[in-house]
Amino acid sequence: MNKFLKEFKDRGYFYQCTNESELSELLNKEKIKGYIGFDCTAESLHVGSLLQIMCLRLLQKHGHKPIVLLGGGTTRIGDPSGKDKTRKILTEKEIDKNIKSIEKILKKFLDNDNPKTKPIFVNNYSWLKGLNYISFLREIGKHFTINKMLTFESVKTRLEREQSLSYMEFNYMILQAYDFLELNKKENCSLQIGGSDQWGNIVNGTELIKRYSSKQAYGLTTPLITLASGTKMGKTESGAIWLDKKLLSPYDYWQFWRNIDDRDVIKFLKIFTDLSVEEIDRIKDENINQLKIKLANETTSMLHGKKAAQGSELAAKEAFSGSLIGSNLPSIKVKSNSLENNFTVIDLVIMSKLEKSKSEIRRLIKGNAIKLNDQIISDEKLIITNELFQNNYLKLSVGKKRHIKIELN
RNA sequence: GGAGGGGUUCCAGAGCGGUCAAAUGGGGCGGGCUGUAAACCCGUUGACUUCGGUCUUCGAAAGUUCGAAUCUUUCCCCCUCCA
Repeated sequence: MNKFLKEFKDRGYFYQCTNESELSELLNKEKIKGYIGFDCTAESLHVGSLLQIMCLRLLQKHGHKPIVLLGGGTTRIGDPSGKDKTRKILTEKEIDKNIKSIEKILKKFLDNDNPKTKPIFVNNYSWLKGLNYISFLREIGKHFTINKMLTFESVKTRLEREQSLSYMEFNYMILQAYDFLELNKKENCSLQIGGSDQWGNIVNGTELIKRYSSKQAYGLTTPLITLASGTKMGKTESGAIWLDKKLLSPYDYWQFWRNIDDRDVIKFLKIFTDLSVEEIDRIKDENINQLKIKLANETTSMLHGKKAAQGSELAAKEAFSGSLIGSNLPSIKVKSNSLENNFTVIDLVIMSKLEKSKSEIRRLIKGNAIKLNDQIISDEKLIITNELFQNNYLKLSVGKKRHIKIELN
């Protein structure tokens, strides 16, 4: 089997392939271009997209060239796959903004220096916006039958639930197939990778390419990654695990990986780090907590850099070992004059943004969850004074996991 | 087009004139145990509070009543069955 495909499988990226043996042959014969499309509905990507990003990295690692397709055009339509409702339609401005920040994130993960594997960024709006309706129908539309389109999962679920599926959304799959054709013509791109929910869309693309230009193209899908707890990767109750440090600090990102369920650790080391499969097999019986730290360090440095990873590890050590105020903890500054007028613990927690409801904070205090310099606070009316600060610093803890450094100035 | 059923707090789902900030389960949060894990146990889960209470919630609006999530009217939205 081809090396890329083998590693793709060994790492747990593989779900389905349109024609595995042929693809393997092709990959052995030449360096190809493969693309993944990213939806631009949100202002950033979260760990739910991380597997796709890892696929792009793997392409690069094996000398192939990744194409990143930013769905500037298709986001204007909205992919109905996996959605039981029409999603809200974004303004052009929002989409453009999202594209920019998503592109920035992807560049962090990819090698932009090697000219042979340097990623190509494209925005499908550039070719979709100018489509002529009549000629599009004649050239592309004739290759799609309604009979077949109606059998697609994304369409079926909508129809079964009697949720309306607009004609606009119905066309999404054709547009995505057209994207593949366009990239195949323009860039000689012969592979599309996507999540398992994209299978239908991807197959449409390879079939369109076959019918339209009698060329062979391939599709490869990845499984849906779930956490051992059963939830989807990416969303937690406290919010999405964003890849943009403006939305989620490197420390919190590190913590997400540090707190992964035991059962997921080895699986995630394989999927989300650069450690070789052999290496992971060798260390898999080491102390589970050390492995989690390794996972957190690897994933965090890949995204935010080595320094941020080390800082997070240090901050975690300081935060969880108690005692000293962690210099690496996230911090906020407080003006000393704002401590006048009976500024209480509750006000302090509000200011720290760790909680926003005063009732909630009162409840937390009753439950011994609020600590100042590791001392449990039991009086909700406690006034914050200068004396509480040690060398102008005060450590505020909410529960066992959330700590913040308050700096007086 | 005809006949019914329904919209309740994060979700599911009770309540059907006052004892309702609303049962129960899930989820979340906090505490305990531990390993910043899982499982388990306990507490908590609208906001504000001088801890006495106060204010805002049961699809939307209007009304009946001392009093409405509960009754009436109109409107909006969903679902099931028949044509």
